[in-house]
Amino acid sequence: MRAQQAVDLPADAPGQPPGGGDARPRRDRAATRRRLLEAARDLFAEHGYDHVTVRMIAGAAGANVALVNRYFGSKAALFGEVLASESGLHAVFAEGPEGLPRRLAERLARQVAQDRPSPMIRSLDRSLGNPEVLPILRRHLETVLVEPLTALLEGPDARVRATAAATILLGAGSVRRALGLDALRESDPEALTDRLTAMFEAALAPS
Amino acid sequence: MRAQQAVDLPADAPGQPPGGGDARPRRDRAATRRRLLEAARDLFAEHGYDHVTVRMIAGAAGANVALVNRYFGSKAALFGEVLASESGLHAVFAEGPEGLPRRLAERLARQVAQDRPSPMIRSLDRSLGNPEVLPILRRHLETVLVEPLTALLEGPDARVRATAAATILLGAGSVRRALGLDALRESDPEALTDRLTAMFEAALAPS
DNA sequence: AAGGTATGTAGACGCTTGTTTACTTGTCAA
DNA sequence: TTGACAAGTAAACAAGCGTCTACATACCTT
Repeated sequence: MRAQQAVDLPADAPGQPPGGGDARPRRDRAATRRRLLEAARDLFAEHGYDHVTVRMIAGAAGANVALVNRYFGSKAALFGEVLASESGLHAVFAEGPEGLPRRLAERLARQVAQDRPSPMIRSLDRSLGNPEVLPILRRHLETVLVEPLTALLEGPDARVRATAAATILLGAGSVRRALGLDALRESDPEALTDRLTAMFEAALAPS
Repeated sequence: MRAQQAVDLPADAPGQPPGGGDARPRRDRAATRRRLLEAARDLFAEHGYDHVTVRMIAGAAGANVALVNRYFGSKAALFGEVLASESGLHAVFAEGPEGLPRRLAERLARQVAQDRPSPMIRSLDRSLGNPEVLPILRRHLETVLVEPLTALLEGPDARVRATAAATILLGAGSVRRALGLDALRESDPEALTDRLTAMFEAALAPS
């Protein structure tokens, strides 16, 4: 077993001489791997799969380019691992179907207010075009969004309703990217939450 | 080797003399330009900006790669011209605000049923990631979707409501791409239209 | 202290991209 | 018929990509 480093590194400069009396090993596979994963998570969320290069990831992590492939096999595999590390909407679903539309709306409205959509959504709406990552993305989306939501709804058309709700969630990502969120902030957060709640209710309602 | 040029041009506009066996000019700037534009429109809609190469466009149009830049200046400019050639939702908006949610829903449901979203939507949800085309895309979306819709709605929060509706439209594109539309076809077209109508009504309702 | 090995590095490989250049060839007016 | 000019072509350019290989170095065990 390897001693776990409890230190959460900030983005440190690679060639930096030891600043203080830090005796931490300068070579740490686990830490480097983690830095790469976190850098990839942030960059994919910001720019999408296609427009993030492995050199960008390595640079942000203060690591060598070759380590991306050494530790993750390939850029696509790294993307898959990033997705797998996302918790998704688990917390929202855990509370059951009661009040679900409002909880979804609140979550989305909060993200709008902060201009901080979930990494999953951000990665997604900027990575849709790539046929290489599409299966990874699809599987992830099914697992963390559609299937839990479908299970929560019950009934024959549960999947249709879940997909309709997914349309709003994914659409918000596209809107954020393509139009910006300024328009949505014209109304106050409460009014926006109410509107989104109504939209989710319409999407999730039994037919 | 020469003259392997694929000349599968259908009988097109330039006035063809009826009588003589005289062949139509094998060099036709306007026709070539149009073929390039149409090929680009279809390919961008199918694969998104990033994953369409100028060589794919030229190949599909039966033209030389260099002509893309000769006739349009650049790939990005060609993309802009493709967007500009789209009519968008003009017809839906022309009929006024009455019954607008249902008309939008019907249009969307029809596209779902046929698996043929509008070229604008298809291009859009697959081209979001590229910072080079984002301004072009944003401007187009504002012009053909948000602004007409906002004008139709009137009122202080018109823009918020228009953006909420855009969320559904754009989200449908993402869903189609990421999840496929099979789930949405579990319910019959009428039920789907009803559900979408309710969603658009919720999005467009005054606060 | 020494050496084996895991960790990190530098650089190049092969390929693809958008774009440009130099050239050939068809068309049409004179 | 002829020659100028437009239309189309082939090839190369520079840059960027993901990936891989050979090498250097820090660390841990002995």
